[in-house]
Amino acid sequence: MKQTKDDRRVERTRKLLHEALPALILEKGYEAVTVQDILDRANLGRSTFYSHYRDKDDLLLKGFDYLRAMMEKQHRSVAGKARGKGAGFNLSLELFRHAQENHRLYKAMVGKRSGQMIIRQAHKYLSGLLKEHIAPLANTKKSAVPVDLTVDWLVSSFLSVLTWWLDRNMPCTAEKIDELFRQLTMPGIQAGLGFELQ
Amino acid sequence: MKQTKDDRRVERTRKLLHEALPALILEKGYEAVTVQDILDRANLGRSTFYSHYRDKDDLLLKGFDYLRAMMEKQHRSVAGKARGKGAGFNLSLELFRHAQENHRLYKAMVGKRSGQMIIRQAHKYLSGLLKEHIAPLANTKKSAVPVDLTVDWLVSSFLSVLTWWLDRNMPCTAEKIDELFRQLTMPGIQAGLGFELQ
Amino acid sequence: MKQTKDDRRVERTRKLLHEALPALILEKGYEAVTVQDILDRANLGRSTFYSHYRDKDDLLLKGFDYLRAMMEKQHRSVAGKARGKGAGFNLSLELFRHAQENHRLYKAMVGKRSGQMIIRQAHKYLSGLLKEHIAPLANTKKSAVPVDLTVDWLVSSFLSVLTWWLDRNMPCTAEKIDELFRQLTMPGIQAGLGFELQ
Amino acid sequence: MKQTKDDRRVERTRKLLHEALPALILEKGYEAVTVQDILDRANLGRSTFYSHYRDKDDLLLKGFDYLRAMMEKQHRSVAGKARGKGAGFNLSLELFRHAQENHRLYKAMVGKRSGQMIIRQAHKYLSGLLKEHIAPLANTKKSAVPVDLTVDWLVSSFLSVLTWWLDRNMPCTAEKIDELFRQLTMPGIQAGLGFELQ
DNA sequence: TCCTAAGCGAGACGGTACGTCTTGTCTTCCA
DNA sequence: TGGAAGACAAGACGTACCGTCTCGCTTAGGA
Repeated sequence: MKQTKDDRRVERTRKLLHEALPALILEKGYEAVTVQDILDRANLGRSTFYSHYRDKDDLLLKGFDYLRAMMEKQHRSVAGKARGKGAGFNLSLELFRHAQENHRLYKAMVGKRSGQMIIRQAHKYLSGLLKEHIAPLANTKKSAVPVDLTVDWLVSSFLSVLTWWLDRNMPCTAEKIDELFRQLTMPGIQAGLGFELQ
Repeated sequence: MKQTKDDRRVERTRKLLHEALPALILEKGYEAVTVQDILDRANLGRSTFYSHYRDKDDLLLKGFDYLRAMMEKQHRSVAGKARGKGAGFNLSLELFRHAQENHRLYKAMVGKRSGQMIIRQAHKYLSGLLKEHIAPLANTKKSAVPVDLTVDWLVSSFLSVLTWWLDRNMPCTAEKIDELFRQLTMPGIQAGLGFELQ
Repeated sequence: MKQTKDDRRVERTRKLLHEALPALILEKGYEAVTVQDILDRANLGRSTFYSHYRDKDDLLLKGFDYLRAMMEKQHRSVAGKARGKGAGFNLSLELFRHAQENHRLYKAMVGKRSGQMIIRQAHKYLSGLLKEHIAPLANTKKSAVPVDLTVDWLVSSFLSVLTWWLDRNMPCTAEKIDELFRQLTMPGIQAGLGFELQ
Repeated sequence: MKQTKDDRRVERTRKLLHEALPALILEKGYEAVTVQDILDRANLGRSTFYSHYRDKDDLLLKGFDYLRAMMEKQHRSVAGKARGKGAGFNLSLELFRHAQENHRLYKAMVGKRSGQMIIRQAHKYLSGLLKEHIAPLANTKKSAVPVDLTVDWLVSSFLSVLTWWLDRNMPCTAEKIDELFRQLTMPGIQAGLGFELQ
């Protein structure tokens, strides 16, 4: 409740930056975007940028964190209702929905023009998330595929489907693409980990 | 038949460059490698590099082409024997084997420290290869998943598994990792495209 | 007599600044001193500084003015007694004495680590002072050297001797260094301007 | 005889830089000159500048060295003829003449708009030069003024007269200004060091 | 007692210049 | 005469200061 003084300005500045970057990524791809480009777009000074973020990557990652936080908030409410029977796997649908709602941001983040680093970050984040859900379910007796391989593969699969969907401007509903994703991966999961989901 | 003098020099120069790059990629990752690094490693002058390759990406891609050509040669001989009954899918095993034989190169190319661009290139190349094999097999009636999505997903899956395998220094045989790959993906392929393979 | 309220605070603030600058100049030289350094030393906020002085130079010059005012006050009382017969030239002794009493300040101002600007300012000030004294005394018939050249030279000579004295931590009394200064310059003055001083 | 390849280009580049700087100093003073200004004037790239000089100061100092070398070459030939009878003191005339011949350069170097650093450098250089000439001549018995003080003072005097002369666009001949300089300083030298020159 | 105006701290901000780094071009040398 | 060497232009990078600014906090007369 204390500082409302500069905090609002800081908030505004960060918002400007976080809006400028995705727009520019969509225009010319992440690598080609210059710090100066971002500054010009956001109408900010050079030092201002560097007082908030270490570099372009930092800004991107912080943007990803923001996305993640937003998504997790939604997830928690959903998870609350469906807890108990492997509900974590509806994570994919939630993610597709969230991507649809923020598709401009997602396209910049994971689309064709994104940077490798953000993909890696997303991969890491999703892997961590998934590991919690999958690990306890793995029937180690029948399990034929190493869990971490399965997780890596599943995450890559998800990102692949998501990218396909976004780069084609979401030609179907989130529910439909999630169904397709599950059609492709669920059988493999069952076969690989040796258990039945749901 | 004329110039054998310079031709040998050119050959030597290119060889030096193609040896220097992967080594450096493994050391510090593709992005971090500088043209100057390559030059220093190969003991060459700046203009020499640019007279042979447009840029760092070009050198990498040309290296990939080399790998591809090598692989295709092997593939043709194998394909010749197995033509006729979906043999194209043994492509994965061939690739795993080829990766094992040239694992240092492959690690630089598709491993954790690779560049995004080479992945894209590999993706594009494998997609093209796969499309030929899968498209005619798709049972369009029962097919529930768009073919290009399936292809994208399958290629991503393959690269994901390959990367996992390489980054862990090939903890199992090529046959075994191929089996795992097929365990994970084949069921999805059947379910998605609505047909039986093999 | 109205505002004693803020006036004391203002006075205190300026004092802090005028104490901080010379100390810092002696530590790292004028050029290297940052406004932020001054602020930290004086425990003041950025805006406070700029509400009192235009910039670092302004602060330095104001400090010089302070020195000058102090010196002039002393000078007036002395000049009062000796008025009439070229007494202005004892100015040098007064200055040496004043420098001795405030040697820390003077070292920062005109010593090795000073700024060019303050030297110029001092030069300008002393030139003006001297011109009044010398001009009427110049025997234009016999005068061989332009008066303004003589003045420039004399001031430079004085500053040179003063700097030498201060940078060596005043290895002799003010009277002695003044004697040396006069030994070096008086003969030239007589020869140049064609008149006898005192 | 070996490298004529790039050496000529390097020479040309340095020449461009050494021409650009003095011109800019005369226009807006040393401090105000930006590396970018120099680059624009010389039509060179940023990195080119920094591959030749560490910074602006370095360029200036190197320019001074060039001047010094040029002057010393002339000096040697003159000194050869006049060796023996305190000829070193004609150094001043030589310097005035040299300054006249290169007055644009000198104005930038020691004039009103010069930098403090170059003055210091010049002072140091001339002091060293002078010390050799004066020290052995000092009659230590009668000498009343410390030699190093005398030297400092004499150099300052010289620079002061030189600056006066240059800033007024050399209103008299080199011989005349040297005569004035000697009128002002010689008597002091004799009185101070207790010996007769010439 | 409350009010109000000023001095002040804190520090965000737009700018400008720096010195470093890397890229791709271009000119010259040399075999 | 074509390959090699390396000087160069171009321009982005992240850092360091600058001088401006907007805020709230404090504090001391005056109401």
